[in-house]
Amino acid sequence: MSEVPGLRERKKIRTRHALIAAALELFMEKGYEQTTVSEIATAADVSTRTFFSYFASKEDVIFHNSREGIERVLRVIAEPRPGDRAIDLLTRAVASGFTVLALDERLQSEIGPANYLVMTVPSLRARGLLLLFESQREFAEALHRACPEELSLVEASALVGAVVGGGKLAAFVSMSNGASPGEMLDAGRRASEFALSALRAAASQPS
Amino acid sequence: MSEVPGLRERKKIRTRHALIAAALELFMEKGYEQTTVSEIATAADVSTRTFFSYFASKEDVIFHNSREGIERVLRVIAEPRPGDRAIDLLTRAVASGFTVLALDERLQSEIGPANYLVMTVPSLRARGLLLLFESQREFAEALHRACPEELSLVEASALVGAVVGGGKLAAFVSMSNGASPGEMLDAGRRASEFALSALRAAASQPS
DNA sequence: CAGAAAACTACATCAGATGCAAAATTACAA
DNA sequence: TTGTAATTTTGCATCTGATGTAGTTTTCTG
Repeated sequence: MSEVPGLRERKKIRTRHALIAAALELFMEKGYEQTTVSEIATAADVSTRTFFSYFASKEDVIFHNSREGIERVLRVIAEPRPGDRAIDLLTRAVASGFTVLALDERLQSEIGPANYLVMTVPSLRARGLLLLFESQREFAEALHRACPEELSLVEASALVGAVVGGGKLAAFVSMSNGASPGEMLDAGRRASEFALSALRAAASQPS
Repeated sequence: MSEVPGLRERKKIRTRHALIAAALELFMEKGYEQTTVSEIATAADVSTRTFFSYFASKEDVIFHNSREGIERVLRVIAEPRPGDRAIDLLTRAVASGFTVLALDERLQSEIGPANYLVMTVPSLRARGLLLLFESQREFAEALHRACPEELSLVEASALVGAVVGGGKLAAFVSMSNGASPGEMLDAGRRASEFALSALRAAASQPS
């Protein structure tokens, strides 16, 4: 393990970062739609065609690191502790999810602009919603796998959807109303935890 | 009122319908991505350029009637009955929303294919999610307006997001697992109502 | 250093989308 | 009915994102 990456690998990482940095800078400076892929490539000193061998689309530059956080949450769900019920797993998953976001928040250089762009550019927002939606399906599947007797897949989806959906909308609306990134995260966390506690109570007191 | 629409207006309606019908038929026959706008226009006997004066994009053909249902739900929220609390409004909004969907379901000719396409084509799914997300923001705002003292805008968003998010994911996962359109709607409705009842209980018993 | 593998580049091409000005159609009033 | 104004349709040019391909350059390995 931990092989020293060769020159080839190092160069790839470097141009990848150069592309991301150039893209974010141009997007913030002159707007997402107003920036062409060709300009990004030129700024990163590669050909336009090479851009598309690093990113499948212009949008993908913004979401290149979204997998990480999703998989951290998936791991939490997939590794239940003895005695965990579904709602306990979800609670820890939410906590870990928001911790990831809060940490990333410090990487102002990347996540800050990316966040702003997703919030303001419709096509990026649509893409982000799709990504989050597909990851919710994974969360639900993982939750069902972890507690196959307690929850059907559809029931797990109902839980995940409610918790994520509440947090997402609250966070977004909060930021639209001028909240800082920190306040936005807080609003989202509180909304998710509120839904969580309501669902926990409902689960333990079947009507 | 009820002016007889002139020839100009009638023709516009006719070509609009022709475009929608041609598009759906082609999409179902040879796939969404495999169908070009030019083919749709030709099938509807207009020029390609004219297509874009009826629809802003190829995707829009699928979502041309999405506003209707949204506004019906908005009306329910905006017209509270005496004694209604936020959760009561939301309950009726959910009921009316699913009624709309269930009725539309009968228009097999249009909503059926459109639904199938949104479920299977990623770019359409992203667009649908964006549309639903923006409408949730409207729902939350309407709910806040209807009960300004009971709920802040962010709190209203948390409620709406949880109810819609749960229903949406449950419905989608259910359909992915091979459910019929009717079963899918049922799964969504049950999930939304479950979230609703949990939130109602949580609201009446503050921890 | 030579040959293999991988990455980069230029070029061609296609589909979606937009602006624009000319041509066709519809509406309306004399 | 006919002439004119308003509106729609159309063809054309153009731009951008995206993909396939073939040839060149760079890196790796023995």
